[in-house]
This record gives sequence, C-alpha cells and structure tokens, in this order.
Amino acid sequence: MERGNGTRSTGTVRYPCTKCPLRPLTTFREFTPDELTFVSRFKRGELTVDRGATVLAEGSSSAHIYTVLKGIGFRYKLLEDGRRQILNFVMPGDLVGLQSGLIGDMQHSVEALAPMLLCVFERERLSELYRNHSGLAFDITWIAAREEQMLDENLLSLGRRTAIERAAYLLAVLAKRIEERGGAPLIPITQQHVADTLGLSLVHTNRTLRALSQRQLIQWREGGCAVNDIGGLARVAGWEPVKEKNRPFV
Amino acid sequence: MERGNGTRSTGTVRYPCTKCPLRPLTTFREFTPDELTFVSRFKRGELTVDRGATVLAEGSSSAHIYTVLKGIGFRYKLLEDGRRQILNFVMPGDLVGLQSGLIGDMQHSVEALAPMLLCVFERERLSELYRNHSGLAFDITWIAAREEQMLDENLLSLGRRTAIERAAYLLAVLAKRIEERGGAPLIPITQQHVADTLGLSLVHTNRTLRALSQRQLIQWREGGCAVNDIGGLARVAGWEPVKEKNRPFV
DNA sequence: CGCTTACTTGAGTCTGGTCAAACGGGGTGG
DNA sequence: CCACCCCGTTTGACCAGACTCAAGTAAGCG
Repeated sequence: MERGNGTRSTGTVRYPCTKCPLRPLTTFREFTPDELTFVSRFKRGELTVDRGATVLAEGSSSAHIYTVLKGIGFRYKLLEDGRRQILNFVMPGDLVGLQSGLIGDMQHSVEALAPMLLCVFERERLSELYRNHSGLAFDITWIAAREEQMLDENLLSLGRRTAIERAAYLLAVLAKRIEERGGAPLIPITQQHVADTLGLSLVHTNRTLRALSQRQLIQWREGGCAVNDIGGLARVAGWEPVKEKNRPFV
Repeated sequence: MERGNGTRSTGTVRYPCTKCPLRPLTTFREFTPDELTFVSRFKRGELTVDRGATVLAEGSSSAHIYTVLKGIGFRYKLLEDGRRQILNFVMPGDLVGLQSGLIGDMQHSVEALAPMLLCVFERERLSELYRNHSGLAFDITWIAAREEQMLDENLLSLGRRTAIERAAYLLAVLAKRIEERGGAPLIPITQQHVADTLGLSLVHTNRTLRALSQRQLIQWREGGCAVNDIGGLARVAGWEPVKEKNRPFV
C-alpha cells in the first residue's frame, strides 16, 4: 500500500495569465480585460507536482487555492484501516482546495496522476475577489456546483450501476474530459486507481476491464487506458455525454 | 414503484426574514442588519411541499432557488430502468436548486420526506446578490462547498464501507443533523429510502437495520427510525462526528 | 372488510471478494 | 550481462456478502 511522495515544487511563473494555456480551448469562456488584470495580480505563483506526489493532504489547512493548468490529479479519502476511495479526478480548469479555502481544513487528499502544473492563489485574498469581481465569484460558485453534479453522477454510479456499467461510465467520462481539454486519448491510470474509484476489488476490476477490452471499447497499455469508443462505453453505462462549452474558470 | 405527487403550494409569507426560524439555532450564524434588509427584499415567497411530493424535477430549469426552512427532503437521480439513488438529504438551512440556478437545468430531483417549508428566491436576482453583498455570495459558495464535503463522505461510504457500516454512518449523520436543528430524534424515513441511499436492496437493508436494532443502536418505528446512540453508530461506521457551528445560510 | 403500504423472513443464486500464484517489463546492483 | 526485484496485470479456485424471488405479517384506511 506504498504511496510515493515525489516532488512538489514552486518554480518561477512560466505562464502569466495572459498566456494561460486554458484560454485557447473552446471548452472555456473568455475573460473581460478587467478580470484578466485582476486575476493576473491574484495569481501568486505556480506549483509543479510529480506523478504520485501529494498536492494537498487531508487534515491540512492550506493558505492556498489552486487552479489546475496541466496534468491530472485525483481527490481521495481514506478509512482508518487503509481502504481508499477516489472521489473524483481534477483536470485543467478545475479548482483544488476550495473546501479548505472556505471551510477550514481539507477533508480529503489530492494526488497527481500525471505531472501537474497548478496556478497558486492566496486564500486570504478570496474575499477581495468576492468584493470586487462578482463575476469571478459567480464563476467560482459555478465550478463548485459543477463539481457537485459530477459527484452526484459518481454516487449514482457507485450505488446503482453494476461493475461493468461503472467501469464504462468512469472511462467514458474521463476520456471525454481529457478530450475536451485537447489531451491525448490515453488515461494515465492504473487498475488500482480504477478499483478505488469504482469501489471494487483489484481482481474484479481487472476482469471487468478485460470484458470491456474484449468488446473493443478500450485497450489497456503500459501507462494507462486507451479509449477506442466513448459512445460505446456510454451506451454500456446507460449514460449520455453532454459536451461542455464556455465553462468558466479562474 | 409508485411515487406520490402530492401537494406543492405557494402560500402567504408566514415567516418574514426577521422572524426566520433558523436564526435562533446555534448552528447558524448571525446576519448583519444590512444583509437582513437585503435578504428580506430578496425573498419572494414561501413554498409548502407535502411528504412524498416533488420539490424540483430532473430536467426542469426552475426560475427559483430555495432555502429549506422546515422539514426534510432528499435529492435523487434515476437510471433509465428505474433504479434510484438517493444522493443526499436536505434540511433547514440548505439551499435547493442552486445547480439549476447557476448551470441551467437540474440533473437531479428533490422530494419531500417530511412536510417542507421553503423560502423562495428568484434566480434572476442572484447576480444582484453577488454584486452587492459579497458576504452572502461567499456564504452561498460556502454552502456549496459544504454539500461537496457531504457528497465526498457519501462516496467514501458507498465505495468502501460494508453494509452495516454504511447504514450506521447514514443514520448517525442524519440524526446529528436533525439534532443540530432542534428536531425530534426520529428520522422520518422508510427502509426503501435507506436502501436507495446505501445502494443496497430493500431486503438486505432490512436485515442490516435489524442488526443495528439488536445492538440497541436504533429502533425502527412506524414513521421512521429512532436513533438511540449516535456515538455508537459512529463507532460502528468508523466515523467521527464534528459539531457544526456558525454555519452560514441565506 | 378488503386494500395498500411497509416491514420481515426464508431459500437459493450470483456478483463480486479473498487468497494465492504467476507473468512480463523495466530498473538496478553485482 | 545477468540475476533479482518490483510493480502492475492476469488467472484460477473458493468463499461470502448481497440480490432475487416468494411469501407472510402487521398497521392504517376508505
């Protein structure tokens, strides 16, 4: 049950907000010049996190809030005896640490699945944002509500879908989200991650994934899962993907 | 699989914000006079919903947002074939319909478990709130983040807890939330609701609840579940209840 | 009194869990 | 260069927790 600790470093700012790698993507909305100026000052630095390293740990209360610029991570919780549940995955445009930023301390941990680059904001200045840029404040709430929707979907999955439906749903969603962000069609995940997301054992997860492979819907490779047919997966899961557009981000 | 449709009526305003039944509870924070004035104007009416009636339906896009004043409801989603998953319960102080208010349409339904009284706000005026009362805007985000935390816990439960742990966790949380709001120590729930929350079959839920009864932790009565020992349930679940204080609400 | 709703209980089945072992690729130290 | 090890994946055999089907009970109601 070894979980690496890797590197976690704050380097120089390589991406000023004016060159934010998110803005070109059609998934995301535009900023007004005014907002852009504010956000530029709001940003305090960048954080790089290696695969397997921890971004935020349960119980800690970070002074920062992050926006994912690159890479993929996952949020998870542990039970006393080590059972792990992955709650959701975070991708470019998602906020990390909002819960601790607002309520106090983190009730979950975040770990990088693929090398991540995060934009750092100071939690202290959040109220300033709320006071002076209600549009951005609105966006933050929007993002929180969107996360809530995803969690709702995940709960439906865990509670009422069969193993193969769950797996199909998970991979379809991940592939879609990666695709929307212009990423390669390879989900950098191990079967242990899938198991901990779906609430299944590793062995049964493996058999379930093989079943999906045999139906030509996915291929398992070194380094992750290649999705051949998002629509096919969605059909297995009984789920209808909806393309997301003009999503806000900060 | 019959699910009643009941009554859903908008009556006169019985509780002006100055006499809001939530404010006396220690769980909730105080308003500033300024905020109180604004919220009073923000409130557009009250909505009464019978037990079993629908507050909001999946797919609809309501022009309103609600705060629960009295009663208990639950949010749920359905799969094509009728499988139902209860996502969470809403209680006094919780916001209902925020997702549709921000993002567009509801991705889940809300039904009353015990007769509900809700405070009605217009979605249109939300941006006004964000512009002029950043404190309240902050609170709304706080509430959304808190809901996220609860969903995280529920996911952990569904994914990694055993049947009896899940049941104990659910009942402990519900009892605690009801208690904090000054309610009677009786959860007005049927075993079918419990089953649909825990992702279990009705039969297995029944056996699991009997096990909790035999351990003297709960008693099942006509009308719901009486919790004898929240701490005991929490211990079974491997969960630590944390008392919530000064929770914001709108 | 018959009907419905909610809870119980029994019996047999099956999905998914556990234990155990093996395989294959990549890295490392001898 | 090879032996060894580690990690992630794969497979088999067996077990158990949870599901389904079926039937029965008890309380509430028109």
